[in-house]
Amino acid sequence: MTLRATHKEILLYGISLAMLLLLLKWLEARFIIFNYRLDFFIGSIAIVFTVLGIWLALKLVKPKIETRIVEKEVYVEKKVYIDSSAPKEINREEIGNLGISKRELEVLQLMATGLSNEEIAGKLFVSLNTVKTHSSNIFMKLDVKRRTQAVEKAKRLNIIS
Amino acid sequence: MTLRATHKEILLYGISLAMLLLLLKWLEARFIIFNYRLDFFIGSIAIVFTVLGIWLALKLVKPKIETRIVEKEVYVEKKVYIDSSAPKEINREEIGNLGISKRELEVLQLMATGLSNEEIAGKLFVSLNTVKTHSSNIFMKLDVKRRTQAVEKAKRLNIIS
DNA sequence: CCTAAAATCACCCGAAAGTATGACGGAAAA
DNA sequence: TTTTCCGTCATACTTTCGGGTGATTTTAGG
Repeated sequence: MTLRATHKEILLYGISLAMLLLLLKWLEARFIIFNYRLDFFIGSIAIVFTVLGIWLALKLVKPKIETRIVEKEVYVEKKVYIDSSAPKEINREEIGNLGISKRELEVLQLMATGLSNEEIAGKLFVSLNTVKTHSSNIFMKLDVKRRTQAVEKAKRLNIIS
Repeated sequence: MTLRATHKEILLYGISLAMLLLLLKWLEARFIIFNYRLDFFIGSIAIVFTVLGIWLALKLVKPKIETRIVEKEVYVEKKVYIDSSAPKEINREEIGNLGISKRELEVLQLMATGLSNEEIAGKLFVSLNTVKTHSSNIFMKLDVKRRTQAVEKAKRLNIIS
């Protein structure tokens, strides 16, 4: 809650105050109220200044804003250019259908980079025989006979990048 | 802007007012201030009640809830398919740079489809040994060791489709 | 806890791939 | 005309790949 001391408001308050004091002086000079209605007079002063204070506060206090942000969704067309020769998303469904496991997919991926079984074995920290087993299973599941075919088909089916 | 008349606040204000009036009575009974400092006394009352008014206002003003509608951009992907059935052009310059001959390119192309050397030989009506020679030359020129690498690199360099 | 799938490894054997080298004819360039 | 490159083929050899079979260990799920 911040107070914003607007020049206009402060000036207005000062003038009101001054005028009230002036009125007071005049009344004092007249000796009208002081004699028998001092309580009432003081009370009036209190009420007037209370109201003045309230007014001042409401004027000066920056509205306490509880911003409730309602997100309104504005649909903006975003054109996505798809180049089928460019990377498509990997077809996880197809992988599932073919029953290719994580490890087999790794082997297949490395195979696609042109690595030999031995190099793949080195990269995956397993024996050459293990890689052979994996690749054999891959060939079975992809229904191909050679690694080159496997890679070609895998890329065609988007199961590797 | 609504005023929320909390019981507690109103009670507090009433009590303050009552106590002030009581103080006033007491002072009146004492005849201390009224004789020579009436202006000052009235001024104090004014200030006190102004402050009281301000406090009251701040307490009572219900925070203004401002519902701000923020437009949130939601991008709706509009897929624009690029005709890539005629994909990237084959990089003939690169083929020239690498010194790959027509025949070698044919072999490379067939190799990329996953054919074995024997199958390639059958397709091109040449002997297996010829295909081997070609592929060996291809590997040299592409600076690779295996057919899978050759295919990978060839596709990367756009020298085959 | 138990079971099924996944991952690991091993051995054998044949097939395919790749290396090295050489040869020969034809076409194009120097 | 000679040289060079291309395409063809061959032999011999090594390496890698892939199939078949079997086994053990991990991992994850019911």
